[in-house]
Amino acid sequence: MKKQKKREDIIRTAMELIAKEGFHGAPMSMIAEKAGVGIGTIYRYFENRDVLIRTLYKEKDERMVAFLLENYPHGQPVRECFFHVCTGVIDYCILNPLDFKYSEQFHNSPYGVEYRRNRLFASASKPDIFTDLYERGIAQQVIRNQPPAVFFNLAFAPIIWTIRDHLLGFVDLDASLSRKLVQSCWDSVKI
Amino acid sequence: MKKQKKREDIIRTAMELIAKEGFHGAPMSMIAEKAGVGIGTIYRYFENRDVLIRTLYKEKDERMVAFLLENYPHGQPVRECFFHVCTGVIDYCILNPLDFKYSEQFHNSPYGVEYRRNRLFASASKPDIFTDLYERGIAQQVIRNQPPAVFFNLAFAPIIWTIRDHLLGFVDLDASLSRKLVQSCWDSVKI
DNA sequence: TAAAAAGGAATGAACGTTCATTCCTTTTTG
DNA sequence: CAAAAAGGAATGAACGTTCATTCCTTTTTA
Repeated sequence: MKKQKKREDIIRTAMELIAKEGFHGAPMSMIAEKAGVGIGTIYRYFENRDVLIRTLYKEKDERMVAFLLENYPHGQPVRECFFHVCTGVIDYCILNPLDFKYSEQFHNSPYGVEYRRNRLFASASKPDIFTDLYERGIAQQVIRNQPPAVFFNLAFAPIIWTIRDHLLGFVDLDASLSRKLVQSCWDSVKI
Repeated sequence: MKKQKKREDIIRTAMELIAKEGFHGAPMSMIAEKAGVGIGTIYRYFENRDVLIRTLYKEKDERMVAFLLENYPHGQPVRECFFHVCTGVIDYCILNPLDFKYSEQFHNSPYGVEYRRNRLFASASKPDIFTDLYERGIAQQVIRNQPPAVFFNLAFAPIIWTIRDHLLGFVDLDASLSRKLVQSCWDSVKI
């Protein structure tokens, strides 16, 4: 019990610090201090800094996927699923800004390149809702025939950038704008 | 003459190193070594590392804007200008991968946030081809009425992400795919 | 030859990681 | 049951590195 508590403290603090200050604004010493543990303690739970950073991402990913699977419209047309996933991503990120900001830090670093490479080239192994969307869309000829990476970029890049701008206070991404934005993304991938 | 030569050497080497290895893979000592100058020499041309990094970005930006203004279809419909700018960005980045990669490093760092904030709050002062595109599109009712940031994100985020994937070897962004991609982006912003 | 430019060793701050030690809980002993 | 021993989690000072920047010497220029 106590053991899990310390691990949680470290995870939460590291997440928050890296989300707010970036990888280089979150040295191990500061994570330890803010989490109220000794520096050495972090190394009892995580082999090294890399492992901590990857663990943080994995746990965030699991939380988001779980959120997206709530009320997932299984069996419905690709279009419904696309809207569910896109608005789900927006809602999750706005509800969990630290998760989003951490994600940005992660993807805009060598970790992100490695992650994308693994996803694209070792994709056959792990089926996920994003790939499923693409494959069904292509099979049913409701989305344009473009490489998967291009589909993902058209579908999600504007959304991710707009969430970023929302969290920076540059745009007010409310429910109304969210709908319009997802509609625009759909218009760019649909036949 | 000689003086400009050394400055150019430093600029080019720093650009290349940071583009390839990131900010943290490009210490001043390595820039100096690869540029064939002493460490101290860099500080004769640039007050400090920050100034060097910002100068690199500014010079890249000027080169790209100059490229986009070549054969710019002044007086043509918004749609033509949109296509010119979008394909121009793709062409420039693929022709100058180091400029693109450097740009990515810059934007995905605290420099990028500062840059975007300045653009948003001091936007009225500097007219540019991107803003012009948005304002004419809205005025003529050929693009959807959304905040400028959302327009830019829909128009450019998928393009930037796809250029990134192309340079990483994940996608082959040839002339054909480029056309399709820009068309998709246009479909997401047009009325 | 005086002034300007170039050079790179030296500096000190910051970092991730290690490890000898402390501290607390659990188990064993008498 | 009380006391002693063992076990192992937690700690943070210390280490070795890396880096931006400074400072003083050497070289080039005019």
